Amino acid sequence: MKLIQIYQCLCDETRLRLLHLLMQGPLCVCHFQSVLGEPQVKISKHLGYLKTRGLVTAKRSGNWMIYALPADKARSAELKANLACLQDCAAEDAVFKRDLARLKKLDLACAPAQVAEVCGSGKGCCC
Amino acid sequence: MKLIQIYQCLCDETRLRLLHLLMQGPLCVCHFQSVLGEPQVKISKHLGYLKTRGLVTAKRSGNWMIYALPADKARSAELKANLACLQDCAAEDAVFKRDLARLKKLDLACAPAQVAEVCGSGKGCCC
DNA sequence: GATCTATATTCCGATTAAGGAATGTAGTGG
DNA sequence: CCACTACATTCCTTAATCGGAATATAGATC
Repeated sequence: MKLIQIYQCLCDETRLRLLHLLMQGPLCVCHFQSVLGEPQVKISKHLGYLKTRGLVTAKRSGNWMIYALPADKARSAELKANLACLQDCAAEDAVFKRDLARLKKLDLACAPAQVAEVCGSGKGCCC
Repeated sequence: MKLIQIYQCLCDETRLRLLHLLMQGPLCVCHFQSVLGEPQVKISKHLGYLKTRGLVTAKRSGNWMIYALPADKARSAELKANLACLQDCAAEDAVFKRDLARLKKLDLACAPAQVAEVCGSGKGCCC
């Protein structure tokens, strides 16, 4: 994965927010919708952009698509470095902090770590 | 300086190379031209782009324009973090390494640290 | 003041990106 | 099979970006 491609993914605010949230763990599209408060098409297109460039992975689970960062071993040194950097920078930014707060307020049954299972249970997701 | 703007500056290869070289110290436009091997207009426009967004400073010295990264105190935390990150990533990339090698081969009288004086001497620069 | 050098700017065309409306699709449940 | 849900894709418009050719400008030199 080339460094430029990483930066191209990082140069849009929506994508930054998506990646930032994903650092907490896998999430489905409706999580992003409710946390970012952006329309579905916008979220979906940016996730697609990230996916084509290998910055996120996606797997279907029932009706839901679960997005995640690539497995640790699959992350290039450049990606690791930049994710860490983003993490640092986001820690002091109002928008990112608000996103994180909203994420934590989501249905507890849907906590990021267990998203795949919960979303796959067919019991309804978060939105 | 907003994080997004930093990433927008970093998402072009030419600009990455410019910034990477500037981490060695101030440089004039003709240095960039000879190191990158790109046409003047391209270099100049990307430097302009970086300047408008505050990622580089410029001062005239005789016929030459000396570009530099902002003084350390003037760098936001985000900028510092990202420059460090770029430094790391560039260390293992062929293009960046080649640029660095070329920079070091330039006229020794024009070593980065003293660029401002030399370029200002009117004795001719590097190209 | 004419000229030269280093650099910036303008004008252009081509490409890419971003967002929304509408529509398509895959899987689920009746 | 029908309807529903979650999501993706297409189509369209607008705006931003990139690169090059040509031209302009600022300062130095003669």
